[in-house]
Amino acid sequence: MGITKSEIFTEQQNQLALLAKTFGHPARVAILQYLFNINTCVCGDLVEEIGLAQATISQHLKELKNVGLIKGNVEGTSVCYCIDTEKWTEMKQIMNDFLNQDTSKENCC
Amino acid sequence: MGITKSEIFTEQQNQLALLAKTFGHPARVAILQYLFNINTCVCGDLVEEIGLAQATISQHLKELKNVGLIKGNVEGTSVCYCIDTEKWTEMKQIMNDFLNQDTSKENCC
DNA sequence: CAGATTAATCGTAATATTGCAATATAACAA
DNA sequence: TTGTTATATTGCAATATTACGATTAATCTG
Repeated sequence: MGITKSEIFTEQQNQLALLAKTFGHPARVAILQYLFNINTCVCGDLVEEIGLAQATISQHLKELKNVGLIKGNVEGTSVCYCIDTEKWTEMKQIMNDFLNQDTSKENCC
Repeated sequence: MGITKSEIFTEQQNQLALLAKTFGHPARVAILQYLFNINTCVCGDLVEEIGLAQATISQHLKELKNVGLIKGNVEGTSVCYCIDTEKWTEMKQIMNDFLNQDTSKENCC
């Protein structure tokens, strides 16, 4: 099918999965890391920096924008992208709640 | 294409993406949460707990096992699954390194 | 105005993912 | 052994994702 049965899961589970899926591609990881490392905001040097076609990068940027992790500012012919720090913090909270589950319990295996 | 160009990314980026992708489906999130909440280990009640077919659950469990986040112990006819706490801690470190990037820098947007 | 530059969108191809029914396998119980 | 139970695997069908060339839209430059 390829279609996820979102109805049977909680809103929280779906949201977490959606955020995680965003990091589930190395190109998007690379884009985010680049945006963090570069002080000034970035436009299309991402195409050079990462080795993917312009259309592909644009698509990944769109996905990142869709979940709200980055913002884009039009500046003349180019677009200036940067991390949405507020959203990033919010996302971090959600991820941490999941990651920091108690691992101290007794296990059978 | 549907194929990811892993060659052009660092090992670290690929590894992070792979781990994140594992959380990128609500069923796998639900399975992990269930394994954390239940004190004793779990076999096939996951099929009842989550509302997916047995074959589908089995597939998701396989993926979780592949990345090493869970272990399975055969106990008679049933299999006892549980979190691999060591691997979980290792994964948490990788995720945190990524999530805790410095958001205090000046942004243009 | 006519290029030139930059990024988004469209269309398409190839591959991946999700889900399930059906079947296979393995271990127990009688 | 035969039947039962629990899980894995196989083989699809439907949809999603990734990637790119070509085109479009928008803005700048001369």
